[in-house]
Amino acid sequence: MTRPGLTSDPAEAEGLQGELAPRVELNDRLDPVRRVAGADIAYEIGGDRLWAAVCVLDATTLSVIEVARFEGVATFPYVPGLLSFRELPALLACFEALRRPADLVVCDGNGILHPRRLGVASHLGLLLDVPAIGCAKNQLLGTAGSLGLARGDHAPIEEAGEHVGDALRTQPGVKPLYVSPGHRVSFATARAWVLKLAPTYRQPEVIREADQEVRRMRAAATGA
DNA sequence: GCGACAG
DNA sequence: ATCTTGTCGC
Repeated sequence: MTRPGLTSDPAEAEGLQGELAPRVELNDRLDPVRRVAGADIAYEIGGDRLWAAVCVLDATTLSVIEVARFEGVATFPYVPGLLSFRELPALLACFEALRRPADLVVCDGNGILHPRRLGVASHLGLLLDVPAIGCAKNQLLGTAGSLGLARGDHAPIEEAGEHVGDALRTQPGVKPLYVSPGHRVSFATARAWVLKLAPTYRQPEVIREADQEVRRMRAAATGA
């Protein structure tokens, strides 16, 4: 009943992450990027329904090319460190509905900036064998060096003596984003793409589009 | 033991 | 994640 690389049993999740994490690739292995996808999910307030969307943008114009949607129910609880088990079933359904695959995926969450180096972006990238980047709004763990206030300034985030991601300022004087490689992407490439995808706002356009889409879906299904 | 903890 | 839009302030 469960896809390979996933489990609906929280007790098995950590062990699975331990098996998958060694397969994550931190070197650049991507084709020319034309289609960049952003994925996000919105949850029902007093229930377990959820709405997921993947928005594919033209990497050059940042205009929306395709959108895939999925409406379902949350079957896994939110546990820090196990987010991918809660969100991947819905996100994978969206990616399978795309007419053409994305060349690069940006997830709302972390890549290897994770206790077992397998955040949602790494887990997704591995299961779909697609280049992926983790882009979180809050720092899950580690210690970040100080960074300047200019757009593009960044500082490494380390944990247990390892470089696991970077704090990246996408807009002057605004709180940084926490970027980390998901799969098949290096630290520098991950930062470069997030910066390129966020020319105007703090968050990359692909994530903003996906976020707006899932909110519209929830509003339409709920009301208000 | 205590606190922290992506979305 | 979610309650919530415009508004006050640097």
